[in-house]
Amino acid sequence: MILVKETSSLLKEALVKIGEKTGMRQFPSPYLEIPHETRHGDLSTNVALQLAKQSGLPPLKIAEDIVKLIAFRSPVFSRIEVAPPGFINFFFKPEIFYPIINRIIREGSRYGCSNFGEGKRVLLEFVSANPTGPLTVAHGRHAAVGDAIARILRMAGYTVVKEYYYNDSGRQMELLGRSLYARYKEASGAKADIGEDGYHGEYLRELAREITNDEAKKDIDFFSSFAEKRIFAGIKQDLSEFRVDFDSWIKEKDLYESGAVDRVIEELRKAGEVYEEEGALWLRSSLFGDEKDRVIRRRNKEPTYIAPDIAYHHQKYERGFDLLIDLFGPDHHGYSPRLWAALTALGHDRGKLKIIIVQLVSLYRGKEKISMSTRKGEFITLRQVLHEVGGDVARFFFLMRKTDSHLNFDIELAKSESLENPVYYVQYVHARSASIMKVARENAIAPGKDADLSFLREEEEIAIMKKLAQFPDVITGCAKNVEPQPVTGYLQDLAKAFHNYYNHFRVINPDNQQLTQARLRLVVAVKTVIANGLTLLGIPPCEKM
RNA sequence: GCGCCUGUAGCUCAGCUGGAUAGAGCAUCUGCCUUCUAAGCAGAGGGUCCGGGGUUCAAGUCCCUGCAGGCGUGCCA
Repeated sequence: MILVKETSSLLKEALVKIGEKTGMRQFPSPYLEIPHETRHGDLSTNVALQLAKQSGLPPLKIAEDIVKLIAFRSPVFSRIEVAPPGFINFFFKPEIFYPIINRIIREGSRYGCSNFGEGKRVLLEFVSANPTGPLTVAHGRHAAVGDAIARILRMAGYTVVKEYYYNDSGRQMELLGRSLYARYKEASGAKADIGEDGYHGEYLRELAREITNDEAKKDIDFFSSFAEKRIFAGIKQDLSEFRVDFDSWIKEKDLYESGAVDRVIEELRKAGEVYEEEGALWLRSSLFGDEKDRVIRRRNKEPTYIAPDIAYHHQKYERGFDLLIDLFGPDHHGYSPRLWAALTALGHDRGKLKIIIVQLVSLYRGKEKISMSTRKGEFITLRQVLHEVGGDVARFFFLMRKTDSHLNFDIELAKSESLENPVYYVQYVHARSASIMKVARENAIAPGKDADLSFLREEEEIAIMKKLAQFPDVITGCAKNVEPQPVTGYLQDLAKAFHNYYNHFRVINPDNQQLTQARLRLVVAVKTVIANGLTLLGIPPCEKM
């Protein structure tokens, strides 16, 4: 919200003066909040309540003293009132919100950008699904969240690299190859023996049909790499359909081949953070906040899966980023302490690595829950959902809940092109605005730069302007918490304010050119902010519905 | 057993460092289309914020405790 700083410094000055008079030395830094209710003003503070105890004065008296000190210091307030039990409520004059409209139109797609991140470099790793099967709906949420976070951080002044890390080696790939081989044999009549740990999904059956008899004479390695290539191509295609792209792809195999895994184990050994026991190599992770020590190299000398992961994150640190962000599934949340432990043991600052848990997605068709089991290979793929509900709607739904909250995704609701669907509600504002602009053009009216905005006096208009002014703060808030969800809520709020306005007032009014001009400016500003918000979520705004 | 998360309206969820009469959408009911897109708007009803203690001028929010649900706790990834 604009003018928070100004109000805050006025408040601080007043507090200092009061401190001189009463001998109070310490006061809480004045916290201003935007009240829920408009009758409590545009900004509100509770400092007087906080000061009451240490000063021994009644809070109302303190509040009144503060108000007396600042009431006439600034021309921006229409009034400042004291409300029991001791709140101070600030009301701004409507005209101070006018400049925001011109600013939005001037800045266009840059409105909302800030230097909050001070150009810090962020490495954001997400999705990172292994090429053992098609992307699931859960991966879809990771993709939507990761991509939105990247966009938000960039808007807030960070430099972001989006990275995808995948395991293309070892036991997992061998199992994949064996599973595919079993499916191939099955196609020629044999019984498929995939085993407990194998991959049971239908997709391998389909892949098996594409293998020629000639190729099948080859070994398991052939089947592994065939499956990997085909599945990974499918993953990339799904991501591109979802319009989520990555700047960088890291393969686990490379970490082995470059010696990075051995090197990092050696480093830990030199640092004295590992020990041998029962033939295995253990990391002293319990010294660094983990519940227990962890094996990083098995008795058979094979590294455990954490070893390449340590090497990978070690490299992330050495690549010189200011902040590392990992998006994990909930099944990995017990994994973060040991990763942090390993990195701390290597002398890295664990505070630089932020791990975000992206909670599970449950699919519904109306009331009916769709049961899924990745292990049995029964799941709805991301592709199926994209084809059924469309990428834009899916993105919005994936981002509607807080990242670390469980998400219920109702496919019926997502498909419905009705008032129940929040995506259309927001898009509708953009389309409506575009439509108004079109009619204005047809009537040869343009939203002139010199429009006199003081014609915007309706309560609804002021409310929209206040909402528009909040957008940059919403973005920095999201960046600070690394959480895209508030953007969806903001867009819905702004959309509501606009639809309400639209239904009560006519923008284009041939009898009043000046009013029309001013209102058109407001509409352009709303359209711009809706577009910027949707773009942050990776959803293209539409001109027409 | 230990650790983490969740519990707010019939349903799905917001609720920012503790603040004012706990909010929104959907669902239900009632109104609004000769006017820039009705995929819209306005209004109404609907609550033991899981229970119980505590801290505070003030608790959905913080502390303790109990209950319910989910997850984690591999020389699997």
